[in-house]
Parts: sequence; C-alpha cells; structure tokens
Amino acid sequence: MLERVADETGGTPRRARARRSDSVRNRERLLAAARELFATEGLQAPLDRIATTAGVGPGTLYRHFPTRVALWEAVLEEPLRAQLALVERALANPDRWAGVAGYLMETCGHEAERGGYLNLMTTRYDGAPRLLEIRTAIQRRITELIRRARTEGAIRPDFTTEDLLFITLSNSAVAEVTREVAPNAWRRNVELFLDSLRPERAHPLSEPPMEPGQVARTMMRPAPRRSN
Amino acid sequence: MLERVADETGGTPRRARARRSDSVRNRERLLAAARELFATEGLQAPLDRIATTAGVGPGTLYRHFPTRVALWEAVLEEPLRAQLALVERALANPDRWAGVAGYLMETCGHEAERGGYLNLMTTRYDGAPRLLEIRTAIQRRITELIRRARTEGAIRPDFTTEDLLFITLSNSAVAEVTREVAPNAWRRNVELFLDSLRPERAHPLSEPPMEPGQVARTMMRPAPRRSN
DNA sequence: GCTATAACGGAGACCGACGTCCGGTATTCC
DNA sequence: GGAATACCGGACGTCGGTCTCCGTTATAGC
Repeated sequence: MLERVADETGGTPRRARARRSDSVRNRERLLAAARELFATEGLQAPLDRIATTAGVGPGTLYRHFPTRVALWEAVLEEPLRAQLALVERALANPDRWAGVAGYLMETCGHEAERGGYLNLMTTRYDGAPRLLEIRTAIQRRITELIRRARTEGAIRPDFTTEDLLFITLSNSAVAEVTREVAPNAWRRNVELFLDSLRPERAHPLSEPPMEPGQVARTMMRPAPRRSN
Repeated sequence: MLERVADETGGTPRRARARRSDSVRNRERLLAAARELFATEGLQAPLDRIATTAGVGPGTLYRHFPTRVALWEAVLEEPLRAQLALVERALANPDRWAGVAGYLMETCGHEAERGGYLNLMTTRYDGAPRLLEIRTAIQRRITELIRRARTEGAIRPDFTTEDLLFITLSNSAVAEVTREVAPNAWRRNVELFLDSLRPERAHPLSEPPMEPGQVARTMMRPAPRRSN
C-alpha cells in the first residue's frame, strides 16, 4: 500500500513525499526476520540479530521500530488473530466438551511448535494497544466458552477462565523443557489436565477462584524475566 | 570445624596452617548472601550482587566458589535434602492417596514460597555430583511412591513419574506468575491437577509415557534460559 | 540529469554481568 | 613483636545486548 503522510497542517494541502522504496523493502525484511527469530528464540531475541538477519544495520531497525514492543505490535497481531479464530471455532462447536478440549489441545499444540510464541497470552504488551485489544477479545471468548460448557454441564461447575489460562501457562513450561527431547510430551500433559476438568471427577477446590480484576495484573507479567 | 589441609606429600609430615579466621567468616557471609539471593531472585542471581550483599569483593567470592555451580553445591544441598525428607514422609504414609496428594501440595507450596528455589528438580547441576546424587535419590523415591499408589489403585494406572515431575514444573510457571498478585492461586491449580490423577473414570492418554532415559535429558535443561 | 532529503548503516557509547590479576592487608605462627 | 604468607578486594578487561549519532548513499520529484 502506497501510503502518503497525512497533511496535518490543515491549511495548505502540500503534497508529501512518497515513501522510499528501500524503506518499504527494509521494513518487510525486518518483519520477516523478526517473525523468524521470535518464533525460534522467543520474544526476547536480540534486536541486533534481527537486524543482521534482515541484512540491515541496527540503526535501520530502530528507526522503523523504536522499541521492541513496536516490533511486537507489527509481528504478533497475526498469530493473536489466529488464536482468536481458534476460540471462535471452539465456540461454534455445539459439542461443548469437544469445543473446550479441542481448543486446549490446539492452543497448546501451537505453542509447542513455535517455541518463541509461547506466552503470547501472558506477556505484557505495554505500549501495544492493538495487541491488548485482541487479547482482551480472546479472553472474552474464552470466558464465554467456559461459561457455556459449565452451564451445560460439560465441565465441572467450579472451573474458571483463569484456570484455563493457567493450563496453557503450565503447558508452556512443559513444552519448553521437552521440545528437543520428546516433542510430543506436552500432549500427554494436556490430556491429563483435560481429565481434571470433567464434571464427573470434580472434587471441591479449597481456594476460591481469583477475581476477574486480578487476572489482568497476574497474567501480564513484566516482559523480561529470567528463568531458573 | 577446624579443618587442616591433608598432607599429600606422604613423607615428611609438615603441619599445614590453620584456615584464616577471616576466610571462614567470609565464606559464611557468602553462603548466607547466596541463600538469600537465590531464594528471592532465582538461581541465576548475579554473582557480583551476592558478593556485595556479603560485604566482600568479587575476587573473594570467586576464590571461595570458582563457579556458580560450586556455590550451588554449597547452598542447595540443604533444600534438596529437605525435599528428600518430604518424599520419604509421603512414602511412609499408609494412605497412598494422601501420600501422593500431600507430597504434591507440600512440594508446590515450598516452591511457591521461595521463588528462587523453583526448578530445584529441573536445573542442570553439571559439576555438582553431590546435588545430582540427592536428586537421583529423590526421583527414585518418587517413582516408588507413584508405583505403590498405582498398584494399590490409589491413582490412575497410567500415571508415571514423569507426569508428576511435569506437574511440579507446571506449578513453577503458575507460581512465578501469580506470586505477587494472588499468592495462593497455585493451590487451586494443583488441586485441579490432583483431580486428574484419581483412578476412577480416567480417560485414556494418547501418548505413551516417556522412556525413563529421556527424563534425565529432558528435565535437566541447560542452566541459563531466558523466558519469553 | 540534478537536487533535496529520506533513509541507511556502522562505529561506538553505555550497561550489567562475568571473571582475573595483583598490590595491599590481616592473620597465623613462632 | 616480627616474618611469612593466606587472603582480601577492587580495578579492570571482556562480552553480549541496547540504542544513538552522524557521515554517506539512494531515491523521489522535477
């Protein structure tokens, strides 16, 4: 798309320059490199290496995307939308159990494949309102998914949205550790989990579910964390 | 303990000097600082900060403990032994279900409290045979714990040691994220998990359990990992 | 083509962490 | 008390990562 800078000055409609072609090209290269490195090395992949992979200097990267979050915003929208589509497909499934179970397996499967995209649902997108918006939408759908399954007796009555988020979170940890050695181990783990949310097996949970307000603060952990 | 360096030269029994008192004192300070920082900031806490906290220079730290693992070896033996004691208590419980469930809750509880000691069971202690040994002992006990519970029908027949390790691993992730906001949220998660290993009406798991050999390679992930 | 300038890209400053070296000091032993 | 020396500690080199500045280059507009 040939976008022209909007003329903010109001009065004199002075034509702006078209974007330089090399700029457009470099931007594309940067996005491709970022997609690749984020997926393989995680959302904290070194920016300089992204620049190198893209075949541009670091200066160019920072001009296009002044912060890491800016780059996230450009790159992560697509996978987040895919995630959204996933929930919606689950919602459309009249078999409530299959909806929930399928969603969980697919989500966890995606995460297990693309290692870097773990935690798409749990990282803090501080300056990225678009991403936040999509994630909020996803969470709303999940809540609805759970609610329906619960009221129709497909899953235990005390199961909550947060519980489900925690399951995917748990899965990230398992997937990360097992990826190289036993790339399918996560599946077993999820199936085990699934058994825990069937209604007929439910035993009372001691802790009350978290309040909705807590979720936001909880799941959005500060971006850089060192594990171990 | 006033240890004297053993005279390796065999022939002339020349008395060695006693350890200098300041050396002993500094070592203690370093251990105390390491215990504190490992517990609060994780096993990857900056060594320089440990030195500073102990009130000594970095040189002193590296003389006493040339590598991070050396420091781990001195500091982590105690918590690992505590863990071992925990499993043994669980083994001693004639109520198999209570043994397994109690062990899981206590382990996860410990992890949730001392944030840094997450992953005691899953980090790689490359040059620390003493730690490895204890951990191996723990794993053997866990295996036995699971075996008994399984053969006596207290838990589902297809549940394995690895499954249990993954549960604690999952729990680390949840505990880490929720610690500040909802310090008890992990409990609910574990209870959910517990429901999944009850024997009645378990649903078949698609993937076969991992081979024992894989566990070692799997769980012992390389020490430095950056999350996200 | 020519010019104005948007965009490039790399050198390099800064930072936090690791690990070493060595002049100075404290402690032990006599 | 004095000598020998084990030990201290911080200055410093290195490294990987972030981010900026600015001289150079490529492109758009004419």
